[in-house]
Parts: sequence; structure tokens; C-alpha cells
Amino acid sequence: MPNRFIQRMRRLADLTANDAMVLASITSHPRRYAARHDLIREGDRPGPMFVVLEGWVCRYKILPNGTRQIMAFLIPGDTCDLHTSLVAEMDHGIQTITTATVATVNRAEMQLMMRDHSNIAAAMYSAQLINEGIMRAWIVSMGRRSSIERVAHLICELYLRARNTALIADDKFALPLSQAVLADALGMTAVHINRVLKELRLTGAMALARGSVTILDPAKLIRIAGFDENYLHRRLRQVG
Amino acid sequence: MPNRFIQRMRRLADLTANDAMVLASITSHPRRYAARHDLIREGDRPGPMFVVLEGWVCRYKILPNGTRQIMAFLIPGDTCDLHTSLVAEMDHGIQTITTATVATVNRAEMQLMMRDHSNIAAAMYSAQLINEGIMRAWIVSMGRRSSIERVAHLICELYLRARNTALIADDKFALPLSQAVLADALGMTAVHINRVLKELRLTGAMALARGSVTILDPAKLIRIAGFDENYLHRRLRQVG
DNA sequence: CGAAGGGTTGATCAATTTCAATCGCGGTGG
DNA sequence: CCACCGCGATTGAAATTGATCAACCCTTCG
Repeated sequence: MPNRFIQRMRRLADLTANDAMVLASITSHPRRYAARHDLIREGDRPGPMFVVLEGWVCRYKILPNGTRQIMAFLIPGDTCDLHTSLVAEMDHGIQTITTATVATVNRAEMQLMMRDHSNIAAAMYSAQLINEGIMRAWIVSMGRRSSIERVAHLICELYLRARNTALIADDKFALPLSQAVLADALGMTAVHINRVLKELRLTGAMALARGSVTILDPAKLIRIAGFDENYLHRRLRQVG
Repeated sequence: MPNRFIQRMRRLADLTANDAMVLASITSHPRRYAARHDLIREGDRPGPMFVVLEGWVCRYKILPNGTRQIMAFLIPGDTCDLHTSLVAEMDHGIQTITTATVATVNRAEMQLMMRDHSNIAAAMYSAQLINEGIMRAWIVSMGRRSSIERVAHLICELYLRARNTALIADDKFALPLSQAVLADALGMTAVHINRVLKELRLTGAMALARGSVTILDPAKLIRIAGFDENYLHRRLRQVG
């Protein structure tokens, strides 16, 4: 069975059997990492591209005052930035959240592959595009949404992304994020996250418990979040 | 004299005389727009790529509750997203802030140019990379920086970007952004921006008045912002 | 069994928004 | 030339949101 990465790429462009084989080949020697393992740290010289096959990974930055901000979650099928190795030094770190299986693809391999397989290149660009949309959505969330809206919005995003990666079927899905991690992603405190989750539970929109989320009332959750169905969904539709 | 866009591309990659001519050619019929003119609106089908030659432009989104969030400022030399036309519909709008001179380049022209001029393609990718770094920095700011840090950080960013576009020479530079616009970019209220600016003035780090900023004590401003010299600066160094 | 890491809750504190006025300046019409 | 208008800037006071501090609980795991 093709790995998550291949499945993802397939959704983003039409791949030939050969394309798929190449993708399988470059991700055929993944490594397993423990939770909270830094794949690369801020200040390091950018290394290879990472391809997440299993588990959750994040981009993050530690600020001078000691707080942490998570800038992105990477789920199975996601890759780290295409362009990452053009810069002199990493301006942020990449760390596993759960134990994770990650393949590394060095820059040269990568470039050859993209040169010789235009479908793969197209799929990678589409993935990149979606990531940018996600980043913009995060900026909007952080800037103008209340804490409850922000939490709801993130859950919507992660739910759809997970579903589009075929990680889930029904309205319950695994979300192996501690409240502290959610807090660092949403720019709030763990204590406050806790209260917001309680509030969301009380509205009946969703319930988060020990590593999994249940979406009880999708319409309500979307309404709370002010979630624009459109920004992930149609995109994946249209491209896939 | 080459326009701002060409100057910018030159900093990002080595361009041949021919490359420069091509860039000049595709931006040779810019249009002038009044302030607050929507180049494209949320929900529209993505149009051509925009190249800002003069003036300030922003990406923004209006939320259900009526508030606005600005996700990016585009200054002379900046382009809108490369990939923008791969998606079915815009998830945000692009609007002029000041009167602005903007060239449009349609998708087909764009693709041909990038195919036939690898240096231009390389420069465009580098620009893209820098934009992503900026987006990540915004996420960090919104999530984990206090309001005064956030304002200081944005000023640092804009100062460096403007300087790297040769828009300024000394420590005073034009910043044609009303406090309301700053507020929409930083996720705060105009009232609060006003107080923060006063506070920054009192620290002696910088002063903003009627459309221009004076950086009085760069070291102090950087310290307040927790600004990582590295993320825009070295990058431009290294690539340029 | 004991320790550690999450999760939960209450009380208090601080930052930011909201509401409401006032101010100042550039432009406009009389 | 001057009164008037309107927008952006500024200020004060009250209201709200979210952070901080401090326990305590529960489950897992060695």
C-alpha cells in the first residue's frame, strides 16, 4: 500500500505509475523518532527536506522571553518547505510531537525529481500553495478571532486536513495534542485553552478528550469558528 | 532606470541583460490605482499576478464579525503569490493602501517567462521564500509578542524591507499607514496602537508621525521587538 | 508506591477593548 | 478669507478578555 505521502501527492496531481515509484523510492528509508525530538533546530543550517509518513510534527520558535510559538502542524503526507535550503540558517525549529516516522530527501535528489517529473513538481507546488493558505488563516485567527473561535477554527482545519489525508472516516478523530501544545499553537495559555475546551463542550459543538476529538455538531462548530469551508476544501477538490 | 521590480529581482538572483529586458517588458504597462482600490476581492476567481511598482498594497480579509485582518503588506518590487491562480477562488482580497502603480502579468506570460528564464524563476522563488518567512514571523508576533513588541517588530520588518528595496537611505522612512491600518495588520485596535506608539516614542526608540517613521535608537527598537536580524537580512545578503 | 505529566479549577491580576469625547488639520464651499 | 466638515489622532474611564499564580486531581508508568 502506498504511504501517506504518495496518497497525498496523488490527490494533488495525476501521477503516473513511474511517478509513484519514484516517490516510494525516495521515502523508502524513513526513520522513526521519539516524541519531542528536534529534526532540526533554529540556527542550524537547513538540511534535507522532511516527509512525514506517520505521526505529528510541528514547526516552532522559542522567543527571548522563553515562550514558544508553533507555526504549523505537519501531519502524515506533509513535507517541510520546498525552499528551505535556500536560506543560510533556519529561523525556526522542526520537532516531532508524537513518535513519528519521517523520511528525509536531500536537496539534490529533490531537485532532480522535480525536474524530471513535472507531475510531482506540480503536486509539490499545490501542497505549498495550500500551506500558504493555512498560514494566512492562522494570521487571521490570531489577529481577529476570540479564543473560542480560534480553537474551533483550528479544530476545523485539522479535521479537514486529516480527513483529506484519509486519516479519519467519521466525526471522531485522533488529535494527539496536549493542551500545552494547542496553547503554543494558538498563542494562549494552557489554562485558558482548558477553559475554552470546556466551553466548547458545553455548547455541544465538540468534545476533546485524551487524544481524540469528537465533532458533535459540525454546523455549530463551523459557525463558531467562522470557518470558511472554502479555503482548504474547495482547493483540495479543485486540484485533486 | 529599471523599475522597483527589476531592482528587486536583481538583488535576488543574477539576471542577464535579456532577463532584465523581459522583466521590463512585462511590467511596461502598469496602471495607476487610487488608494483603497480593490485589485481583487475575496471570492473572485484568481486573476493575473500583480507587481507593485509604486505605493503600498495589502492582502486582507474581512471576518463575519466585520473586523478586518491584514495578512501582508506589499511594497514596491513585491509581487502577489506565484501560485495564486491555481485555486478556484480567492480566500482574501488585495487592496491598495495608497495610490499605487501596479502591473499585471497574466498566468500564461508568467509561466513562459519562468520556463525560459531560469534566473528569473530562481529570483521569484527566493522572493516567495522570503514571504513565507515573513508570514511565519507574523504568526509568531501575533501569538507570543506583547503589543509593544509587535508594533516594534513590524516596524523593524518594514524598515528592513524598505531599505532592501532602496526605498530609504537614512533612519527616517515613509510609512503611509494610518493607525487603523496598523491595527488591522497587528490584530489590535486603533486606540491601543495609538497608546503603544506613544509608549514607543517615550522610550526613545522610534517616533511615528504623519506618514513617516523615525528610528531614533535602532538597537533599542530591535531589543524591544526581539527582532531576529537574521530572518530577512541574512537571507537577502546570502541570496543577493 | 511514588513521581511526573496532564488536566481542571478558583481567585486575582494585567493587558486590551470598548465606549465616548475631544482635538487638529487639510480641504471645501460660501 | 473664513466657517464648516470629516477623518485620523488622542485621551480618559469602564468593561472584558485572557494571563498568572496556586492548588489539586487523575492516570500512567517505573
